[in-house]
Amino acid sequence: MKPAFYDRPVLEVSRELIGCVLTRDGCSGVIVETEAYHESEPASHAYVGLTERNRVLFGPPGHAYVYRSYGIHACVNAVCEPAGVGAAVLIRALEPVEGLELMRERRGLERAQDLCSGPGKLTQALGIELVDNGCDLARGPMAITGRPREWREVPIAASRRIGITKAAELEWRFSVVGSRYLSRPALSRV
DNA sequence: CATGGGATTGACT
DNA sequence: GTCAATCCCATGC
Repeated sequence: MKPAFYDRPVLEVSRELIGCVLTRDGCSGVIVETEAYHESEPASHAYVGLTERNRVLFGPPGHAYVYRSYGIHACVNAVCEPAGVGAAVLIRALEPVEGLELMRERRGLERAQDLCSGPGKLTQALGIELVDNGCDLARGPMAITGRPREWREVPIAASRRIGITKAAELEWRFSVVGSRYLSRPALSRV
């Protein structure tokens, strides 16, 4: 998707990335779960202001912000809003589409619903690492493309973000209602 | 330069 | 349900 798609309020982009396709090399999946983060709230890595770690968050929209979580996993975000504003959408789960055999190999697991059902799982399945930090999502090797026709009208739930302690009351998580590929089911409203 | 804390996962009780 | 693994980097001395 073009940079203009990401150059908007992060909550809009977070909702609209549901149903879009994340691809890296031969592996791809439909985005079924996202979370929005913004410099104005303390759960965001951008909250503390510009640092070496979060530099990409403040850069131009449409790029990937990849960070290491708990020393073990990589997580991938799409940077949003104008350059200078720290905001991004965390990609939390995919429904696998292409390259399932390679994903199974990387994950050491068989069931399709275990391959990309979490932010650290999907990066492992697609081979995303810290070297992908800052990559342009319009060009690849890692890219996000528009919604296939059958994903344009899926029902979307908003609920609380997962795994945070600060600003936990905000319902800034979006997920496909009833999807079997989520990191966790959505509890609250549609 | 030393320390501490995660936007998680998988194994185990 | 609990809990440890493990590394980058922000912060503070």
